[in-house]
Amino acid sequence: MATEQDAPLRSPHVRAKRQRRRTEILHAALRAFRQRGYHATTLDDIAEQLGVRKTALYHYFPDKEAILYACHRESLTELNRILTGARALDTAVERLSYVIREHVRVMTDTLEGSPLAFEVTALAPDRQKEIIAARDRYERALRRMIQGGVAAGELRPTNPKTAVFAILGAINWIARWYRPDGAMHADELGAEFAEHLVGGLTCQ
Amino acid sequence: MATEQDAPLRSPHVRAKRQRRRTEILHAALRAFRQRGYHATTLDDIAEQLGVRKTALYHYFPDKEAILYACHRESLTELNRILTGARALDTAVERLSYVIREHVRVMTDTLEGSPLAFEVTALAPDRQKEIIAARDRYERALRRMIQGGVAAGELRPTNPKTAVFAILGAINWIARWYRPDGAMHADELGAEFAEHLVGGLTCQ
DNA sequence: TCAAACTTTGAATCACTGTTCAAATTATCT
DNA sequence: AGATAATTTGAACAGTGATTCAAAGTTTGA
Repeated sequence: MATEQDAPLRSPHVRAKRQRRRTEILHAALRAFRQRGYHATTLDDIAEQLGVRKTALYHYFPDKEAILYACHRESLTELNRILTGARALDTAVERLSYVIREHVRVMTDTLEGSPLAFEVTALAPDRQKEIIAARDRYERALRRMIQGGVAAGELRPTNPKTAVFAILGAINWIARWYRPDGAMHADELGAEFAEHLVGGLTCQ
Repeated sequence: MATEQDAPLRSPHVRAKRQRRRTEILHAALRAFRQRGYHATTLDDIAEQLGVRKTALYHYFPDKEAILYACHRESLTELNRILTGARALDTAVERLSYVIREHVRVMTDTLEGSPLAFEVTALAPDRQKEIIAARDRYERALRRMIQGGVAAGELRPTNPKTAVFAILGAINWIARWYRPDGAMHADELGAEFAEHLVGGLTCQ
């Protein structure tokens, strides 16, 4: 725990270097968690990707759970970025399609991980509450998009809750089968998902 | 291991009783695996649900992995049943809707578990191969349904692979949020999912 | 170049959990 | 009721993997 909030480090350069390393660890963890899940991933797995012993990780994170927590945080930041981008668009269909495309992209490119797909139950109660709350905010935002679209006559009346679960389920599941070297390219995937998942909501 | 293939048990009654107990264990495991995942679930967790010590489980299964394997098997049987039912229907839309409704029902009612959602990587290589092959057969069957629908002019041209991933993702994700005591009732859920997920495929 | 700060390491510890096994308990069947 | 089979138990074991820590190695900055 001491490593986290230590006295100010000497120089900005050193501080930046440390930050870079933290990010490297985070991404290695992201990748591993995505593939094998949190519990099946050992600290050795993560360390090995970085060519380092697992004890080195403790210089950057107090424990394994903290790494998972950081993964969640980083992912949720990404999702909020997406929401902000979506708000600039005009129609509900555009907004929803954008969110789906971008969320898929986050799953495949940026984070090589799955924002909402990580096991939240492995977190300590406080952190769990925080992450779940943030996740709920995201889900609520999507629901409101759908409700808005229905109100505007763009979408046919649907249960927004179910619709959002279906959309997020489809997206989160990507973590289970997507492999960067596979035949399916990320961009098309997002576009097709958007078409398919929004298509089921539009008025005939 | 000896417990599995033992000499014939004395009476049909005893045999049946043993089978019932096996099923009880299986369902307790299914429930636990669904909620916490395989690795986070301990044998104590499973045993506790049955009011028994974990060592009792070894009388029915040789080890933890065997329980997971049995879960997979049982689930896949259920999916095959669904496919058979679907084949009796006339149109691709009907068949797909049926599969989605029934698969959702399996997720919520029957098995209180998630056929394809269990970690397959925890299985030994042979078993893993077997389960993956069965899962692939199911996915291929769904893809063919979609392709048939496209060929018949019922569905608009789509990448069947992506579409099936989206559908199965939405369904499998149910395991992560669905709680039997929640507000959402299973039947409606299936119907809404079918409408939403098939709606995105139909011709306008 | 050298001392101080930073990073990584190897060895040791600790807790957890899957597994074994012999003994105790309970159910079955005549 | 009593012999036998079936089931459950508690205690012990073993392996894994997270965590601690002091020491070694490396980088930084004057």
